[in-house]
Amino acid sequence: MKIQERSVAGEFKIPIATVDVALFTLREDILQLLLVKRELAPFAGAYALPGGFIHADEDADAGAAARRILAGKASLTGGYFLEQLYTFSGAARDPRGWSISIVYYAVVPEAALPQHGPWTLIDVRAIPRLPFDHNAICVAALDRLRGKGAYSSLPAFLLARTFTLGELQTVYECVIGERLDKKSFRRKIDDLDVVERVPGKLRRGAANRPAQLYRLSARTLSEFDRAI
Amino acid sequence: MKIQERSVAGEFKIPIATVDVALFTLREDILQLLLVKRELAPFAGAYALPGGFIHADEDADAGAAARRILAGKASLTGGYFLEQLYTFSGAARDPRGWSISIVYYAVVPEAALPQHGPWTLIDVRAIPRLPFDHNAICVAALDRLRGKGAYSSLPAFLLARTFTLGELQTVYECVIGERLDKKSFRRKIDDLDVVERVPGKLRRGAANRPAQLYRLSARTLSEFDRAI
DNA sequence: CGAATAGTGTCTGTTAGACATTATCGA
DNA sequence: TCGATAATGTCTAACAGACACTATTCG
Repeated sequence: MKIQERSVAGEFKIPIATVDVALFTLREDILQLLLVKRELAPFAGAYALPGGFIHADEDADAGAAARRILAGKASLTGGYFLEQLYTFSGAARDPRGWSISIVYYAVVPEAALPQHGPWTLIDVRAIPRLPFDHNAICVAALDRLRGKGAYSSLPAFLLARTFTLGELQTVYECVIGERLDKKSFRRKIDDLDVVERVPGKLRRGAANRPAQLYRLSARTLSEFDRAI
Repeated sequence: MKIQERSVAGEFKIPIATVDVALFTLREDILQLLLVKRELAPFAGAYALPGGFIHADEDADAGAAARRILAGKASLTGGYFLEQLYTFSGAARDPRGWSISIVYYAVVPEAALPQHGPWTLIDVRAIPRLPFDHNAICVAALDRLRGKGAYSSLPAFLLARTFTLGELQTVYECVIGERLDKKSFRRKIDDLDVVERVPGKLRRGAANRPAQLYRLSARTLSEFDRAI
């Protein structure tokens, strides 16, 4: 693939501009990262973070490009949590030349992903060697996920639309990687005001007391870029 | 200024890639933002955040471009705190077309800036209307500064190399905008382990008990991109 | 009933805020 | 001595962790 060059006022070479996404989900209580098989050079055939060029004629901004890329490469539609992580740049990170990657991270319930496709989910504790600087990106994304998991509503976006407080505690534990005390957890969730009871709805069927169902509060949903 | 266009594999238009910097300092206990007078179109003659194109042939990455821009537009040399804030992008933010601005924010002591030049310092509580989306950038930068001020060592970078705990408390108060209790503040600073005594050094001269001088700990300095 | 999870009560050590007290200088 | 700021002591109310206890279901 030959790269033609553009100049502004004939002076400067302009970098390549791409968007990459680190998408996290939860499968069997293990945090997973989405990788897709690259179709084009460089690194064709290798698994990497989903990414692509910004399309100036169709993307409103970089976040829209990220959603377009996830729709195309992981068939992800509907609303979901997506937030900008960091912008990686430099001459060394892409063999095609000086490049910019505006990196987003997404947090979705497993049910939001179709069953099959040219992608794979891998355990975040065993991320293989990836092309470009994608390993550094994954480290940064996991740091952010774990950091925000400790004090925000982020882990709740791994769950379906309604959930019990027990399930909510489990996803928090999976994200931050340690066990939590039940009473303390419920106190904190109550203080943060991120969830609300679904009146009259209970999770029944298990051999135990039925559990109250909750959903994210309107305030939490509006805080993030996620449709209901 | 005419913009020529580049394509990758002849397919896509590539956005303009720039770097902008929100530089904060403290003058007379008031937080200040640096603005520079634009020399070129668009908005020539207006005050705006210092910024410029990435020079793929001389900048190692976007952070290096930010430092080059600050050296050129504000004569800022030596080490100082600089961190990436956010990347703003889209078709609407720059009249020249679809653009990316990788935005950094800097925190420097007033003494690091030369006395005069084609720039100005303005009170962050009275930021005028700025070109591009620079007002939105300023809001985001102030949010970050105040947010990190509450729990990190960031405000300490507004001070000279050595300082008293009283001076340190004052800059924290200026950044987060509220008075702090002396004992609680010292307890927190002690816990965070961000400063260390300069042995034997005291600030004398005032009509009161001399104050122990402190400096940022080696750990704090290495945490950030600041030379000594 | 027993197993399992939901949900709440309560104790206790830690901590943050408020404020008082002592220390040490210059004038 | 007074005025100012440094530096530290102490009391208390709020809070977080630990853990026990009750509630409710299925089989």
